[in-house]
Amino acid sequence: MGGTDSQKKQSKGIISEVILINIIKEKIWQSLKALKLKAPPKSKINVEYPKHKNHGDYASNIALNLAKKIGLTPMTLAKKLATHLSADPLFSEVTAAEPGFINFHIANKILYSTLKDINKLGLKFGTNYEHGAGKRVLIEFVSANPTGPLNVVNARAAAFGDSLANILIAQGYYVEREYYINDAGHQIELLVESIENELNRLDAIKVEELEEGYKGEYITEIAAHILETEGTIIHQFSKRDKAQKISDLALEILINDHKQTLSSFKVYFDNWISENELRQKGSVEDVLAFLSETGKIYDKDGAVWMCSSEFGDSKDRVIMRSDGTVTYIIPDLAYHITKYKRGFDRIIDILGPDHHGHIPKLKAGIEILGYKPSLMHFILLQQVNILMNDEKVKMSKREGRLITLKQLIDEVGTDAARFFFLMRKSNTPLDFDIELAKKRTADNPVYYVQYAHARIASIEKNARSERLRVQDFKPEYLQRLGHDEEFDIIRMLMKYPELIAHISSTYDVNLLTSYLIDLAGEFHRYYQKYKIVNKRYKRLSLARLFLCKAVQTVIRNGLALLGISAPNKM
RNA sequence: GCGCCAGUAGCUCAGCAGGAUAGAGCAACAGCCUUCUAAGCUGUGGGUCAGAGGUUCGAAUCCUCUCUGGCGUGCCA
Repeated sequence: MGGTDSQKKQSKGIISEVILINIIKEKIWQSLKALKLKAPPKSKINVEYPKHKNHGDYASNIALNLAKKIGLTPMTLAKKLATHLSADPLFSEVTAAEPGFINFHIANKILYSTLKDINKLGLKFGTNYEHGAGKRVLIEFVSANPTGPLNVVNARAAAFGDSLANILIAQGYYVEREYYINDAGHQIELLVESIENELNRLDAIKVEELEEGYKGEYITEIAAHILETEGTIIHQFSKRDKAQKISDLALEILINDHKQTLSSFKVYFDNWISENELRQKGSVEDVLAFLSETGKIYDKDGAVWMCSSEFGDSKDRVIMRSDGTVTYIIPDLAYHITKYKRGFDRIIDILGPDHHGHIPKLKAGIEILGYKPSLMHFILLQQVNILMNDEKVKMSKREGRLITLKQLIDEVGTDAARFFFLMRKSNTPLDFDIELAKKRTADNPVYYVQYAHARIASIEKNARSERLRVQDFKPEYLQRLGHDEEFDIIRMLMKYPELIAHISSTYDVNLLTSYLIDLAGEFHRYYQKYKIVNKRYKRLSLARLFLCKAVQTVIRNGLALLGISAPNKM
């Protein structure tokens, strides 16, 4: 499993999306040239959304930034540029405003044609394959230890990583989703011990109390499963064979469980990489050998250390313990080297809150080994607090007290869970309110957004029964759209491709959830105020239906990037 | 001690690629269904953007320090 889902979705076609903000930058640049003024590099030209409506649809501070160098006052420069730019048919009006802003009002004609573009592009609206230009990106996420069920932080990582991958793919990156299975090391020994202990208990053999074993029902379940398939003969195996057998079976069960749970969370991986296999290929020895060639390691207190402090880490780190075993940084470095060797242009690691101390070590190691740490992008997810009846649920993995992803999906469903995980910025802690996520009311943002989509489907159904047919629509009807609310909606739709492009470089997936909530709000308000379908005004109705269709397209596309369904009926 | 992340309305948070009057939702109160799904909408109140300096024409946004909270920090991964 894992398959090639993401490859299939990655179109080879190149579509150049209309990203208005870039066009405006270009026009400013040309304008400076035409006026024989010294133009800065295009990347330095700043165009943004003004906060206040009367400041236009877009605004630039270029005159404020440039005035000094050119030797004009900001206002004079702004006026010059505004006059020159107002000739452009893209704008209905370009004005200069104190202290030197240039405000752009997009011409209605352009707004109407945006609507046409959206409905023509459909599923492709919001994609911009030129942005990523086929650059290869590896995203590693979840990578949970196979020592227990997936927890809520794993769930947050799953939702975040998968959606980010979708967004990068929409921007023309070639993305591989990867899951690293930590199926080796001390934790696995602990797991085996815990299960063995449970096996003994089930067979009424005397048991020792383990100091730091894993607890929880799943341990008992795995033990019971092993007894069922292997029989009591397992007790007669040699200690080593028995441990191996338990380890093989337990890992198979746990990893399959992870795969199944992720699949019901609509998250699929292209690659599953096993730490154990890497180790068996001798990569640990290879890394040690490479490190030793660099001369950046030394012996102290019976252990072997890496000079990570010379490479940005706060201190040197132990890489081999006094008992001769390696610390986890070594296999981890071995794993990351494979990422470099596979030739990715960008390597993204999505990590849980307990891993941030890990980043400097890893970066230092990568640099010592001669690879460019700048290719690596780390995204740290902060912890997830589960709220039930306004109280934080205390969780502990070792004690077996935790909310699993599976339980979360059963309780609130995949759609709501994914949406909730994507509402907050990745580097802030997230309170997940189970009661709220279960609610089917306006308080619950995921239903609010989905409802807007369903409502439009319902309006279309109604239109069909009123004999308003899409094929009767003519572009000139769009001129009947003239209310502020209608233009506001179109302006908002126009920003969608810019938003997706922005997220693909900042990784702020939460901006998409808030955008969708805002868009749904604009639509619900519009719906409440104006009747969409009205037999007496056929052309107006068709124009409004066309607008609704565009809203529906954007909501559906946005939800698809988040991995959330867009129902036609609720 | 050191490092990372955060501190914005009563609560949960947006905004932070420097910009022109700091935004939502919840909670509170007052309204809207013979008309396309009331899972919706309208209105009212509420803020020294933790504090102090600095950079700038301009700072919630960038820099420094202080305070508060979470997490991590030489042989767990």
